[in-house]
Amino acid sequence: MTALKIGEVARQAGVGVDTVRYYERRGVLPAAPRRASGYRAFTPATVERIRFAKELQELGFTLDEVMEPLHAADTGTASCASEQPRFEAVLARVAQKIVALRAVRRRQMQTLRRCRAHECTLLDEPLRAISAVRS
Amino acid sequence: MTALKIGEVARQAGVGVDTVRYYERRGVLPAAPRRASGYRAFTPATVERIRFAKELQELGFTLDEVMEPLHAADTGTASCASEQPRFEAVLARVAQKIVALRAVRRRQMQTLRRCRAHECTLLDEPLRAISAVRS
DNA sequence: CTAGACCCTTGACCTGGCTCCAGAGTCACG
DNA sequence: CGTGACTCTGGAGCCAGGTCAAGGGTCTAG
Repeated sequence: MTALKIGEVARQAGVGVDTVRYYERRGVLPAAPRRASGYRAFTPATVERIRFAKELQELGFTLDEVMEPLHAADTGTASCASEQPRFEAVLARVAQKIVALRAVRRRQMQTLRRCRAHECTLLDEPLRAISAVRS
Repeated sequence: MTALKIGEVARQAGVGVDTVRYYERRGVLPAAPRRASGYRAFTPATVERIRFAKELQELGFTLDEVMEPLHAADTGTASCASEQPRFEAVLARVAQKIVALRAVRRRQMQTLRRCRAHECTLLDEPLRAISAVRS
């Protein structure tokens, strides 16, 4: 019965108290039971739950995505095998984001090369046109 | 004298009319002169200015960053050479974002490998702990 | 002349994930 | 018993870059 207050949970999980309340509101955490005073009474396992959520967030999950394996765990149907496809989907999303950013960088580098070769197509000509707006 | 109305500018630049007004409010576009009716009267060069801004946005510039070379052009001090360092800074930011995402992906793949080898450290153990929260 | 397409302004709303505030109640130490 | 740290609620604010709506005025083709 080592019930924890919200500040203790937050401190142990490395987040702010507002974040804990926010997680409860969002459904990441189940609604905590209350003391007579109205204070939330958390179990120590809540700290693990928040850490788990943070871990997944750092791996690129949104809060909604984090909740899926958590709710699967809550209904007793979660396992490494059952969550693996979900995990792979998130990985694919991150990989796709990398591909898109690499395309951006490729375009940037090409523009920069032209710039250095005094063949600016992005900056010089458009800027001359834009300067003409003022006249 | 071929003054354009906002809808025409928006159509030619490939954005919404709300976006054109938003750009004016943000300072991406100078305040357009008005007809007697109050309608904005744009020059055709405005279309180029919006396209230029969109081009830079697609290269990873924020709107504030887009405005820097534009204002440099407005004061007649912009050139490929003068804007090159700014451009390189944005490129570096994009490159840094890629590095961070690759680190995320590396962690994800490692987790997935352990998962497949039945050595799950992310899912199985934390999920068991979380399931125990309900008791 | 009229219908309907266009334009004006102000201001609210959207996404995500918090973060902060005021005002009131509670707890723990000494 | 006091006082200072903690907790409660509801709601607002933040970031970017728009997007939408209401309620009105304007323009143009037929």
